[in-house]
Amino acid sequence: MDTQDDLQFDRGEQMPERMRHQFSRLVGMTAAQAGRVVGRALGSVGAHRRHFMVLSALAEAGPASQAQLADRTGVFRSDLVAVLNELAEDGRIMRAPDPGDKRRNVITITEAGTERLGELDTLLAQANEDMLAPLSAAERRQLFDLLGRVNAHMAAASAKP
Amino acid sequence: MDTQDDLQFDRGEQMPERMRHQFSRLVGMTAAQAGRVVGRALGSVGAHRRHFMVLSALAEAGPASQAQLADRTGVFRSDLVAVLNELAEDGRIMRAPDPGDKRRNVITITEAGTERLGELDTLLAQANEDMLAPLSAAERRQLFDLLGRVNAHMAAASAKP
DNA sequence: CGTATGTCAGACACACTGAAATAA
DNA sequence: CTTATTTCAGTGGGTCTGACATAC
Repeated sequence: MDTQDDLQFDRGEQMPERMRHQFSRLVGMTAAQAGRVVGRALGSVGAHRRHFMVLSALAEAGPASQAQLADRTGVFRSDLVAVLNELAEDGRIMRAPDPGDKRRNVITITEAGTERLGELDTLLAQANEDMLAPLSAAERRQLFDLLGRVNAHMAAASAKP
Repeated sequence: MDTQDDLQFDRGEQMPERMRHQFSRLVGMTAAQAGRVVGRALGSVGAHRRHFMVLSALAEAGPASQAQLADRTGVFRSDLVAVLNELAEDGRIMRAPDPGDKRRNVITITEAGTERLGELDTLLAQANEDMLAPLSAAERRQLFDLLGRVNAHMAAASAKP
């Protein structure tokens, strides 16, 4: 029953020294685990990351076309279609043709959608609390700051090679 | 020219407020970009993350069976096969039947393999330097420490639910 | 005309599962 | 008979590309 025991977990002592110094490995493992945590949290109510992204983008920046939504959330135009279908099916958003530009749809969040967003919000707040439990408030700020700076630096670097 | 511009990059201002507070999102974006950086670096010499993992595991812990290698690297047994095929084809490892247990193969790193590992090592050192450029040495240690603690905490949490 | 939008169909790399064959 | 090892074949979720019809 050796069970190839769940990859992407810290295999502690037996992991090669060199790998432990690789930033991409550390941040990759952390991201993988964090992703599972929030995936489970959202999955427990039948939701998905992308639902949260779209709903929060709509709630914060108001109605938008699908192309705008794609830009704001980082979800591909092509993949947005399915997400909006699901959200519309459950009445969380409205998809109506734009009278001013007949190519576009105007996506609007509904009351059910705002309610759902609140639900996901508390769910994710709990998940964040769970994941960051071992860190103090100051350390969490530190972590966000450091990650944010590295992230911004890489984004800038890959924007102009 | 809208160009659906490369996902998983910081879209700075237009990203919903709520998302910016999600740890999984931040660490996920960072991991994605870091992954691309090292992917490109290794790809530039026709290598792959897994090659580095296997070679470093062999160099540091000595010859091993494929099952042992899988445990040490986190690469699945099933996927290891292809990786070892590639490495063997280029003469970086030797795959020989274990005389003491005829189910097993004994994987050994060759001189060409050690040489290759050195090459990848410097490549990755450069990549790490590039990615972490905006951080001081103390900040890099901080970041590794914080990520390591969060990581260990999540690994422990998902080990005993 | 060239360009933007919504949509669909699929490629692709990746973690991961299942099962077969062999040997312990 | 049960378990471990190597191997292959395939699933599934996720990112991403390409193309198409329609409208600007």
